[in-house]
Amino acid sequence: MQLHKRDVVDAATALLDDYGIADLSMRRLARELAVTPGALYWHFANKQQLLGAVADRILEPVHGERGGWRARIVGICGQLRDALLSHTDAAELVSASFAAGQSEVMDDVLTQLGAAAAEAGVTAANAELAARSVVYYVLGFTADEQSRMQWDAAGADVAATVWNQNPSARFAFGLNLLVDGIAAHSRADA
Amino acid sequence: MQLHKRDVVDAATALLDDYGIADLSMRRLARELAVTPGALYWHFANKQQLLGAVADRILEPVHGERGGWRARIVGICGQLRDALLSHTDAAELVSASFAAGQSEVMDDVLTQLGAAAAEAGVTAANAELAARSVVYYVLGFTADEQSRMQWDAAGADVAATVWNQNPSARFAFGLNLLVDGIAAHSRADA
DNA sequence: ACCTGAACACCGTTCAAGT
DNA sequence: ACCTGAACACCGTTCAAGT
Repeated sequence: MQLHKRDVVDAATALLDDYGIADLSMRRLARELAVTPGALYWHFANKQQLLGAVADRILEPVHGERGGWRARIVGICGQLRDALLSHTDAAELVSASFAAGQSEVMDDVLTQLGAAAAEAGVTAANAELAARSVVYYVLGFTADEQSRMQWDAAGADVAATVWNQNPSARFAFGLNLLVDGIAAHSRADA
Repeated sequence: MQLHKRDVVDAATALLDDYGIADLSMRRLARELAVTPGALYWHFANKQQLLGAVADRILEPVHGERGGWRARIVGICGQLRDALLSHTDAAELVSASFAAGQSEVMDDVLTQLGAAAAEAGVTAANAELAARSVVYYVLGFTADEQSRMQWDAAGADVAATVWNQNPSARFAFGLNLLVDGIAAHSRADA
């Protein structure tokens, strides 16, 4: 039967979850789908575009949140982190897709964070910057967290003491640094 | 004549500057040095370790700064950004080496940022986190900035308006968000 | 100690040709 | 429209064997 984009992205996500990003190759994916590598290039222009589609699949559960600007920022960042932690190497994959401009969902996230920053009182020109800073933090923190998880899932409990205690609290602390910074740069605080 | 680690790292850096990270392969590097690929594996355990050495070569100009905690954070981050902007794809390369734990200089940077945060009044447990947040920001921002520079050096002046004006000021704004956040989380402000 | 030769097990991408 | 076959131009890594 015919190969659809959705099937390709689903198989790619399964490959990611089971073997990690290093084994997510076009050839391996084609083998899994029982097609020739060239077949994938009928549906996707290149690997980067396919990975972008996988990124957006992973980020499907990320939606906006209601409430004040603080709650909206903290909420969407929490959803983002949760989605990333649900798939092997997802933080790395989404970081790459975001940098390459291949993730529509990340663009949405950026827009929402920017709106929240604007509501906090940051000028329009700086609101996008504030939003980007938050995204850099979430992706950096989560990629770090995830690589450590995989490291000591592989049996190495070296100096894990500091990192293993309350990763969510640690995540919140760094995020609050930015939120407080945004609040400091504004007049109307909610 | 004999191949030394320094020669290998120098050649790798030249390759990076001239052709970018995508063309920095073990085989290409060996060809440039007029040796067999296997020769490189006498000097370096693997590619990751070699890239870590290149990262630390790029970061050589990054040293500490004197002054209050704010000046020390802003200073070292500025040096970091300057070093990264001096070599093609350096932000991407250093990010990867940092994530892989292969850059000693980045560990030093982390230590110095942590000390500055502690001096700002952040608790010892949170100081390292604050330091990491700053590093995530600098690497994220600069990787973004650098990829855009290369994009529109290649002739695409699409919506460059917002990004091209005062990248240094934009960098400072986001960094200040974090610095202000750190100040908000402390008692003694310098 | 340091390097070569040669192999192993892969990659992403293209494109004429088939159905 | 959708896919195969086959090629092109590569990868990182290992390791016996040479000097």
